[in-house]
Amino acid sequence: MRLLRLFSILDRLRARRHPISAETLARDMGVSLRTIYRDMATLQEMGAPVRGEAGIGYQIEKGYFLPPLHFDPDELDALIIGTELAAARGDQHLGDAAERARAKMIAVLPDHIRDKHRDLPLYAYSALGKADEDNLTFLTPLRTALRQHDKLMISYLDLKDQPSQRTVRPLALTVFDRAWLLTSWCEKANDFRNFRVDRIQSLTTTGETFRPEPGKLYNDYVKTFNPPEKH
Amino acid sequence: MRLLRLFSILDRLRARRHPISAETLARDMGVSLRTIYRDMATLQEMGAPVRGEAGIGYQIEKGYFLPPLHFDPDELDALIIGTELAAARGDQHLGDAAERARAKMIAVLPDHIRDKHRDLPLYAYSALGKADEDNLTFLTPLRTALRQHDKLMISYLDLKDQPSQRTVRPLALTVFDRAWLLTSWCEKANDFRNFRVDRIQSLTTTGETFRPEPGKLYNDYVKTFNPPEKH
DNA sequence: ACAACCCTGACATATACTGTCAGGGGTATC
DNA sequence: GATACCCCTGACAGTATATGTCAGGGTTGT
Repeated sequence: MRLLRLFSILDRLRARRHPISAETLARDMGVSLRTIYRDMATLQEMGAPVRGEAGIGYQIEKGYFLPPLHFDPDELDALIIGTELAAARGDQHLGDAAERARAKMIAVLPDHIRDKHRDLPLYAYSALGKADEDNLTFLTPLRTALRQHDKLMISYLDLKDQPSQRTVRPLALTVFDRAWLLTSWCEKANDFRNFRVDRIQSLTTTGETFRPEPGKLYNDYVKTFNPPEKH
Repeated sequence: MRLLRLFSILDRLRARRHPISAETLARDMGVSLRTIYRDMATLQEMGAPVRGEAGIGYQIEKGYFLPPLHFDPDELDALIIGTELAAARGDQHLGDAAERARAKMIAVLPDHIRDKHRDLPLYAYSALGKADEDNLTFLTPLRTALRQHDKLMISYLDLKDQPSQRTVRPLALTVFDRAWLLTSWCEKANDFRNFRVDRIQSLTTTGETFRPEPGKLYNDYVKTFNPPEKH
């Protein structure tokens, strides 16, 4: 739907403070360059304050068309640190998304608050599980599968370097201090199993989706602990 | 152009207090009844709070302001993980703020997106620097001081257990894998200094605030690295 | 029961959108 | 003043989308 793409473009432009090239937008939206130019023309016809400059890219006047949303200083700190941490502990994909999300939230702040808190000096860095970017190769596919309730086939190398093949229902992803963990219902074991994301060797969707079944939910997994944890 | 008609419909609904029938809209817009129904469905998909009631007509919640803040699935993942991480790595105060912030953002989502993503199974846990809650005692006062540019007096125990007293200008807080670090301009050393938050023994505000000075900014600190880092 | 609505599906037609190809021209940097 | 990046436009064919028409079903309020 074109309409959604137009809004999406506006979101992108709002999110970044720096100009974006039409080519980047085209790639991200999965359409041709020509289409982006047409979209921009349409947005301008609609009165959106977007401008394109040769050699630079597209930009939008900030504050356009957004409902104000108020965050107090503590909440802002939490959001900044949170998105920093997500970027530090996630893969490139999640990091980019975190940046966009943060920019969006900053953009909806009332002007006086935004100006005061635009560049909060709060940062996060992580070396754990980040040294080798490749060990998070499957993070994005796993997030997707989690959303869609896709059954997955994975080949896994456990901590004793024993390989195995399993069909699993992904139930949750948790980031611990040293690794991302996939909690799942393993059809081979007919029980809950955790897998370190960085030790998954390959991953394919079976094409099947599953429906959450009582007894095989993340909540059921959590209940197996005593005392029960926070989630 | 359909897009303009959709906006036009929203304008009509906003303008009137009383409900408008689809037939009226169809006549005014010069399209068929069926098209209006399809348009309304599209508007609702986009998250516009328009509702149609049999025997009445269409109405819109007043004060509505299109489009609402929209997060794509990746951005939502990043926000959830981010707030989880902030809660996992911060103190109680920051964790609570993270939770509130997340709730606020979820609240502004269009219904159909919110329902789908209300309980994303993405979690974060940390044992690092959390075992002893007390070692983050000064995180919240430091965040406050950072915002307000307060000069601080701290007594510090360095990694060799050497105690010292310093007057510092807090410049940034960074969460690393094993600790929170306060980057500051130390007036004693007349240079930049980093302090582990968990090794600060006491902290008092001097009552003075400072104005950011060229050469004593976080950006200047970052420049002392080669190559310069991300921030 | 009735009138006045909202809402949905099916299907053929018209319209708008899209990618591709082929240009023109501006801006920043060295 | 070359070069690398950009924005921008026209034309055209193929495809996706939107639309009107027809034919229903269902809810609300009187």
